[in-house]
Amino acid sequence: MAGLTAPLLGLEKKSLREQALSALRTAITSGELEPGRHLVETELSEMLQISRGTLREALRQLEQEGLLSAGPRGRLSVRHLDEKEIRDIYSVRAALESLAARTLCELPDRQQVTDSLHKAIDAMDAAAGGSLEGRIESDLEFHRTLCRLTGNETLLHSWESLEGSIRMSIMFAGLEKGVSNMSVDRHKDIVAAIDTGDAALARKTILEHMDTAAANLVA
Amino acid sequence: MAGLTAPLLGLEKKSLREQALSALRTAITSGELEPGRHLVETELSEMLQISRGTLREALRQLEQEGLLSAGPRGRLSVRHLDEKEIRDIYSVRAALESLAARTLCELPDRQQVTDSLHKAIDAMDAAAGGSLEGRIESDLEFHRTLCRLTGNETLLHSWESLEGSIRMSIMFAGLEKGVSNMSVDRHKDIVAAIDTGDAALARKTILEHMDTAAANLVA
DNA sequence: CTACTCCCGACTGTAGACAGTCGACTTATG
DNA sequence: CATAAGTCGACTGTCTACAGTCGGGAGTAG
Repeated sequence: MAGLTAPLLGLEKKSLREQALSALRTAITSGELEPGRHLVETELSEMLQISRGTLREALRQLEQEGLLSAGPRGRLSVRHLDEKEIRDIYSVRAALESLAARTLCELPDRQQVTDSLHKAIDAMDAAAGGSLEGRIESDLEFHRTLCRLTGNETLLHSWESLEGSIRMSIMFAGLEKGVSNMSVDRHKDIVAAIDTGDAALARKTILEHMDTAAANLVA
Repeated sequence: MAGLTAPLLGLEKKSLREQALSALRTAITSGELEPGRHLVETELSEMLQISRGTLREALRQLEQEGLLSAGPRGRLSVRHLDEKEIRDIYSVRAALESLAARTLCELPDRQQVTDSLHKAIDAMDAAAGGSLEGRIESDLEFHRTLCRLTGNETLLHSWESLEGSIRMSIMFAGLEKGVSNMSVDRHKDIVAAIDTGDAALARKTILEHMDTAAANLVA
């Protein structure tokens, strides 16, 4: 039954909380729930067909991810980003990813690392002709992989906490501006820098990449 | 009534969720809830005298802060840190705070910044002879101030998300080891570096500070 | 004595209901 | 007519109750 085990390994049993979390995150970062919009718990729980208690747990997490901002009396609304905040988000992102790049440079065996990164770039290549959403996804996947490969769970977690804000930044700036940051070549430069093992170079490459990206978004 | 307004500005109206959050965070970072300990919702809600729903919202946030880890079927337990994780946490912390230092160096008017930092150092001085807890608090307050002064809310938020893990690291290593990192002089060096406006120097000073701190903790 | 099965207790996932509070609209009053 | 008081509706904060699921111990067959 070797061939049968694969589809039998765990049925999709995500809790309603997690499902609600994904659904809301997508709705916000896609702009379906526009920035500034007031979120009413009773309304949302009815739309999602879940109880308020379950919903509130999900909202709490989105709040901490920076996708929602709390007003008086616990009123939640979709966060609105201005240009300074986008630059700030990208500063932090740059700091995290430059740490990732530096860390990867110091790894003894970088072969697997660059292999994985090249695969991620291939995925970007494949998505290059496709939808804007697909290109964004493959781009973010590349950068998430960068963090994951370090083996530093805290780093990965911090980056993922920022991911929602990054997506909002792209949406806020407009998807067209966002994808202009996703040139495959620029990402190859990053991998090449890591491949040399030169931590300072890798850091510099990432910082420049992020600087350009932020500049493009707020332009 | 000028003298009377101060105590009348807003009655302490923290929600039960926030109170529970503080109480649990303190209990965990103080070691009252030892690492690995299983947290049972019904038990905790009875101890804190709040409903499970309210408690769950607080637990969810602690989970995201990295103070709790989730087992199978949503069982939560107090996270246990090994030495690698402590180093990882301090790597991320170093990346964030070096960004803070760099940012502060680029500020046009650094006078207020260094003033605030000197005040924070004075507080450390005052606490130097006191309890271990007091010294830790004033140390963390210094570093939090460093992030706050940048005006980068995302940076501050990311740092605060890490704060719980930092406190756990100190507790895990033992408070005595922790306070050995809190020499007032070493912090004066940081402020001095920022004062020069030399971003590279400030960054280097912070990175070394964190490197030493992490090394002390896992020693 | 071993292994397998069944049942019970414990705990989390989820739902629904009640209570308190604030804003907006209405009404009374000078 | 303008201002202040009163009233209504909406929404969040909180609690209690119910359902589902897993782990472990008792019981039984081989």
